[in-house]
Amino acid sequence: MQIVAADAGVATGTIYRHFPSKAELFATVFQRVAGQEVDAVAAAAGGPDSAVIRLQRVAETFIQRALAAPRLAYALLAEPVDPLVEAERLVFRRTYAAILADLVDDGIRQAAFPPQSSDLSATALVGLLAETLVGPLSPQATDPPALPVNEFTQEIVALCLRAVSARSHP
Amino acid sequence: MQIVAADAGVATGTIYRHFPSKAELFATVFQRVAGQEVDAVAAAAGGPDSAVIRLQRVAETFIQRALAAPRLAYALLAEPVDPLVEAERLVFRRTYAAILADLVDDGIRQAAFPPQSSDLSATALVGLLAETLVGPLSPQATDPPALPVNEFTQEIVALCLRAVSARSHP
DNA sequence: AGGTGATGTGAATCCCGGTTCACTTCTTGG
DNA sequence: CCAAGAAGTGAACCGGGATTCACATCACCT
Repeated sequence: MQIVAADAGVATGTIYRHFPSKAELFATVFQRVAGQEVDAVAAAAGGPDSAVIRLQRVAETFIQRALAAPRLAYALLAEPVDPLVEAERLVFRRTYAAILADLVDDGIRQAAFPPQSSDLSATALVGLLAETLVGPLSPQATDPPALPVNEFTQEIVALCLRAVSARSHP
Repeated sequence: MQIVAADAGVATGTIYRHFPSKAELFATVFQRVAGQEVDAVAAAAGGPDSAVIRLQRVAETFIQRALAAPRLAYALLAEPVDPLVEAERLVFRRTYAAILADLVDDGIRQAAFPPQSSDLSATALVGLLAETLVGPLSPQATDPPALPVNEFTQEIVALCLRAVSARSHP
């Protein structure tokens, strides 16, 4: 809190005129920032295109934004935070999942995707995206990325699409 | 630490004869328990069967074990922990990913799966499994599961298989 | 101008639980 | 049987950082 106050150019106590506790301050900040991300992804999910195209666009948006602001993305996705913020993070992930669930439902309706539990699939996509990104985003990221950014992105997009699409008879 | 000591039937100080700090004690416990889980999954990943069958078995094992011991699974996968334990958790997930990467590689070799970055796919599978399970595992899990356990399991298995398999021409 | 409430200040407080340590008790090898 | 070290004890300590609060300042009204 000392540091936050100094950065803001105010005294420590001043923060407590606006936020009841550290946890709530942090949760509010998280909420705002996460909101912007959600907006960006929601925008990518819209439009008149097929569900496949839109899902592709959502994944690309998610990945590109994460890679463009790795520190922020890491904070939103994986950094250890106190419980109140963790709760906010859960909401954040559920919101993504809700957007994707609608998308998957559209795809099922259009017969682009086979019947499936859209909620579960959407949750799976969120996990898939988050987990594949946590590695590269991790601040002390030791190893240089194994794949160039473009291939990396396309590979993840392919995973997303396949996960919700019909499997060719092996 | 007080509580741990009491539970163990020893004095607080005694713990410090065996572990240098709370964090290291917890990390060690995490390691042991996670090791058992990894062993179970590794066993499921082995055998002479096709990659598809083995992947199916791995996913089922993971899901069933998690649902059978939800509190434990939640602790291993998602519960907020201090950084040292979080590091252990990372290792744990990477170990799963390594097992799955081998499996995916086998599948590619057998032409059961299309060419893909096995590491990335394996990481994606870990994320997919973890995220879909966190909901139902969450200790304050409000809502009763939308799906009966069996369908739930099969749906997730299907997601896993599709994610790494060839997509039928839409 | 003078009063009133809102807002700002930052040093001091307070709390909490991980850690310590002087002392006791057990174990073991000679 | 007796050192001498290992292991156990638990009340007290301690550090760090979130939070408080008595006071100063500001903004806005009549």
